[in-house]
Amino acid sequence: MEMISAAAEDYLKAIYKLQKGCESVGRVTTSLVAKRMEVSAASATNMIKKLADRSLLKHTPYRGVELTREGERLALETLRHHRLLELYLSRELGFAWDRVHAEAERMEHAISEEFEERIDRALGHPTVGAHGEPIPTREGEIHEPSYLRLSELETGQQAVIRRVIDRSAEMLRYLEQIGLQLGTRIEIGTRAPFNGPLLLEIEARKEQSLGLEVADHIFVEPV
Amino acid sequence: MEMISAAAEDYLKAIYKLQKGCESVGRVTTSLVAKRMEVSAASATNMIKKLADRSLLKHTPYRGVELTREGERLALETLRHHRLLELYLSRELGFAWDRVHAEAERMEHAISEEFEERIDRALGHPTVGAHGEPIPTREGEIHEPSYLRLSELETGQQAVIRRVIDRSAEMLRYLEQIGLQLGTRIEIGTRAPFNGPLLLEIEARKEQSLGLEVADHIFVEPV
DNA sequence: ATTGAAATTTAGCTATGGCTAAAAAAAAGT
DNA sequence: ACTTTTTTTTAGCCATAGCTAAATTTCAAT
Repeated sequence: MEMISAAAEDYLKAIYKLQKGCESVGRVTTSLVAKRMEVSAASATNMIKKLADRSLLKHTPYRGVELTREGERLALETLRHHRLLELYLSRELGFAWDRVHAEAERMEHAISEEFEERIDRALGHPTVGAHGEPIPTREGEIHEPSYLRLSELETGQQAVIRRVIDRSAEMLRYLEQIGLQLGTRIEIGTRAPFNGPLLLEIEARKEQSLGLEVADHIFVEPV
Repeated sequence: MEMISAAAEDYLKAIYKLQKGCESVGRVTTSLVAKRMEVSAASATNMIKKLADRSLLKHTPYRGVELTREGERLALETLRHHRLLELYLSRELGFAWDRVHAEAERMEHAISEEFEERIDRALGHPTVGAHGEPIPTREGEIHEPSYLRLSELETGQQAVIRRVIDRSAEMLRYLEQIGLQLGTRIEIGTRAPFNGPLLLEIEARKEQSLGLEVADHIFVEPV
């Protein structure tokens, strides 16, 4: 149980997300990490070497990086802190959603396991965040169901909204305003040609047209 | 509005407390700072120079240190964070009192002004912490009334308990158990000779003998 | 297969904030 | 007044985590 720095935690979290998000791409490269962390490639190499020395990831030089089980555990612990904090800040302290991320980003490194447990309890042991982000368990497990993008559905398909990926408050406000939130049931009407907007039927009541860019950020579970 | 590091904030806070606490002693020396921060004297000198460069304190080499108004403002801001956090952790999240200090010590550097405002509001804009520690205002003011130590009172004097200085949970539990808390009215009965215990009358009802060591940590307002 | 471009790593710098050991100044004892 | 002791500062080191520039490796294109 050696000490781990806030910077190292941030790298592990970033690498974890890249591993998940970019399964298609395959390897998590130094440049990807550098870009995500907003540091130079040299700095990323530097930290990657340190993390490899501590067996938190496996580094194949010039090839890429892969978290070990222990690295993943630490990444998930930080992610759990982050997501519980986001939810707590929003739900219990009334933070606006576009404020929550930056605050949690700083606080996640400062809180104890006891703090984590107490806000977890105060929130009723949530399993997902306000926009459907899965919250890792205390044991370092995470359930990431493989939802589909709303933009990938065919005409006539029905689905339930399960996750919205966006930090921009405008988009979130927009979705709320047109009646799209977690759990909302929708059916695809038509898809306009040339990557035009989708026509949705929301909760079998309202029709709504939705641009593809927005639809790309919404994940659904087909029914 | 330059950035200030967590370490610098900790030094400013420590120096502020030394200035207040050791008025009797007079100057705040490098060795006092080093002792309080649990670092070597060389490290303290080092940081003191940096703080002096930023005009957060005035350093007279070999003589001692004095906060500038700006240094004091920053110290009080950190102290406000600390005390609001302590109260929030205890009152809203159910932390035990002997857990609260360490947690606040880490978190105080990570929270934003918005977080500060929101927990301040959730707590009903408190002016003192759970044991009477004054909480600096947002504007950097602090009201530290000059209370007396319970151990300094004369027989027959009446007073109200205004502050308890102790981090040890045992002493706090003991005081609670014998019915001494903030606002409790007491009257000095007799003082046993040779620095023996005080005999107190609590709320004009109960008699209680109290060791001098404990009485030294209790501050009262005479009536 | 070779060359040119892109990605990655190495080398060597910076700043922060610790440390010890040595030098210098102040305080205390004779 | 002059030592001796204590306090403080300086000098020089370490680790973290960033940076740029240069070297190296890989990839892509001819």
